[in-house]
Amino acid sequence: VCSQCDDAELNALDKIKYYKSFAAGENIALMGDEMDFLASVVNGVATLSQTLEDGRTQMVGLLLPSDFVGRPGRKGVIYDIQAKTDILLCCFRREPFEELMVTTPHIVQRLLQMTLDELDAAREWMLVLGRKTAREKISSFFAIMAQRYLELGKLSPTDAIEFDLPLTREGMSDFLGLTLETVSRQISALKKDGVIEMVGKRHVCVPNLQTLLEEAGDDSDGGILS
Amino acid sequence: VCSQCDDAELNALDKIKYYKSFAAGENIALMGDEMDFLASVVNGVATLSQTLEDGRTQMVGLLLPSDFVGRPGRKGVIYDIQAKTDILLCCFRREPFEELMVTTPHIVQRLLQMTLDELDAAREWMLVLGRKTAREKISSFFAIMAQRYLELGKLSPTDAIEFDLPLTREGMSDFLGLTLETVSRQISALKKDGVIEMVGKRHVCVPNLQTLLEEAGDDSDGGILS
DNA sequence: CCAAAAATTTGACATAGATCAAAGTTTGTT
DNA sequence: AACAAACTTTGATCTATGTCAAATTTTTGG
Repeated sequence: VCSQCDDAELNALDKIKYYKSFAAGENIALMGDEMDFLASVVNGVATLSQTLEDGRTQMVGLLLPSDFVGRPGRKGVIYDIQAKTDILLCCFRREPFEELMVTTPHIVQRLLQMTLDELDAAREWMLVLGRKTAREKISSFFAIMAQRYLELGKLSPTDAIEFDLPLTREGMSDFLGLTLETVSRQISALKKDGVIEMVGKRHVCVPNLQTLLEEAGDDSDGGILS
Repeated sequence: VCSQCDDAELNALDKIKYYKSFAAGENIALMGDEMDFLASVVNGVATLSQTLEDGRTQMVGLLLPSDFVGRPGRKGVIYDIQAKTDILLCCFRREPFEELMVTTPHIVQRLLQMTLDELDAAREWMLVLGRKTAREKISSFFAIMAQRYLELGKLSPTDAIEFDLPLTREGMSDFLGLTLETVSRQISALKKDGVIEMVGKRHVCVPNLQTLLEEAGDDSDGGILS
């Protein structure tokens, strides 16, 4: 949130911030709650999701380190927000933060950037949900994770990429609009075909990112780089 | 875009704006193009969509009057933008607009609001794509249109609502992640069940919004009002 | 006003992924 | 270490929606 701020601005933010942690599985907020803070994910993973009356649920946001939590200008929470791993949030009290937004254009500019990026990610995700096959969906999810870890980490794109899945099979099924059984079957199939290797149930190794991207249907030559 | 601006700011915007119109079916920009303007839809309807290599396409944005077109800070277009009806855009030259964004916090604040609203809409749409049945998808689309016309128009929520569909059956199928045949069948079914009435192929009448919302699975009592 | 093109509807059939069920496997607790 | 709970895998079957095809209907251009 604060990557564009100068010293004085950082100082103002420091004054209204505090840290809060949640255990894996804990709800950070539920639909209908009022949230009196806004936050940034320091480490760990959380999700936003929506549920229909009969229990069908769709994840609509995956919050990784540096992502923003909460909507400025609206206290009411309209998604369930749940910690999927132990997570640490850097929270800002809502009132003073919203005042800062009026006086500190840098913060608003940065939030706009971040929100536009999220919107692009949501649109990419819509393509996955609406038009991809189960195999492509799983591949897309792994590709998203791999690329996200590539950024945050320090690997070159030609290396094999390894990471831990932050979601259970059920979590992935909620992300991708599938059942957990289909997720499991497609992971087995990708493993059998050598697209991925698994160490245990949660650790993934992608020997060749290009191959994975092709499985994701994302493009022959790299796709959305943004 | 400019609803929060004062006179001086409106004046500055006026200086860099011009109008541009496109005919139904015309492409406003294609993926990979550079767009040297940003714009606001004055009237008409346009869509953002993504296409996989084999031709599967998913609509990821539906632009109605007052919606913003283009991404500040990035010339490169990453979606196909197409006029679905004759459309009139109020365009702002990119360079001076982006300068205004630095000097005029109101514009950035307003853009942030609009982008956050779009993100919420995209997330609602993700639930539709990932978890709803074909009948619920069609009902959801009609409900979105009905509510959108309810806002822009001046009807009370208990009246019957009428509107023209801005999309063909194929357009709706791209919106909803279905085939056009399934769209056609589900519309026939909703018609038979009295949830909607059709006058010709494009004009819809919703005698009871509540019934439609229930078909959409959106909620027994009104759902996301935002 | 007519012919061609575009859009829509409807039918018959195929299939990807859901559902139901049961057997492993891993993880956490006492 | 051992049991229970949670998670995962795999199999058998079912079904909603896709695919292919053909007949209407509507729109458009000459």
